[in-house]
Amino acid sequence: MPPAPDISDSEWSVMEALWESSPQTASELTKTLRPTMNWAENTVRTLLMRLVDKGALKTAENASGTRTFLPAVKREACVRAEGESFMQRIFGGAAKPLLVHFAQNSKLTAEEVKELKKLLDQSLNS
Amino acid sequence: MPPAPDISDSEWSVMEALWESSPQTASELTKTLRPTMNWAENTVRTLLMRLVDKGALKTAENASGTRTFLPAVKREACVRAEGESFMQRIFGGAAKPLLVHFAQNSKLTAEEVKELKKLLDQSLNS
DNA sequence: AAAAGACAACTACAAACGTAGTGATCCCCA
DNA sequence: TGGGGATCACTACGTTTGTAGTTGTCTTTT
Repeated sequence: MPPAPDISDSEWSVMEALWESSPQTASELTKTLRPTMNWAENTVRTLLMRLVDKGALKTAENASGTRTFLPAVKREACVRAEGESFMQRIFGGAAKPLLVHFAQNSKLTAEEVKELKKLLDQSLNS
Repeated sequence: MPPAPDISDSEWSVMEALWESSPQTASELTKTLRPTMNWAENTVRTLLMRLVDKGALKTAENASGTRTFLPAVKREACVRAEGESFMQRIFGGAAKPLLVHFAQNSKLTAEEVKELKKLLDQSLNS
């Protein structure tokens, strides 16, 4: 897996669809995305091209000889990269203030709080 | 305070400098930022203009009749907006997965973990 | 076989961004 | 009092992003 490339907003939606289910052809993707983003098929194709250029997607031929797209980078890696850069930008790279911010600005259920506390503990013994 | 406008990467550095200490003139800012970003003064001025246009900054005259810049929006509001949009983009708007991600991907000290757990508890009783 | 779609490759084009350069003023100092 | 620096207002220009349109070919369906 090459290093996670920069993925723009619109591009991210396409990636999500492919991480969710791949490979898909351009038109399948257009249909997949239609409910959320109301994009023309060419828009989807442009985004696909750009993502291939960036090395975020690979292509393959399917049985009927048409092109199909699939991720070339793992979602987790991209999430990490985006998260890293966000944390850098807004919180000067420090995790604690970030966690403080989101802990304070989110309404979590008691259940979720319990889980998170467990995770925090685990993050120490590892 | 108007709603937090969209602030780009480079612009954010300028905002940080002004949230840190304001008002400042363009040349003061250029000096303030020189160590980190090695920008020409005109670059800083352009960013300032754009931020004023966006309503993120206001201007005032100082004693010597030159212009001085200061935030028109609170840092906390901008952080919230950026955080909101990041969470939306990457975690579909859900706080828990975000917190899980950062909790797992950051090495925190025992001290920090303790603080965070306390915060989490407090976030329930409020 | 002609029309209708799918697919692909190019091209388009405006707004936002990053990063300045130019030219006009004005004020201070030697 | 003339030149140099500080300020300003404009302009510039390549890249990235969002969002398509155009054209040409291939295939599938009446």
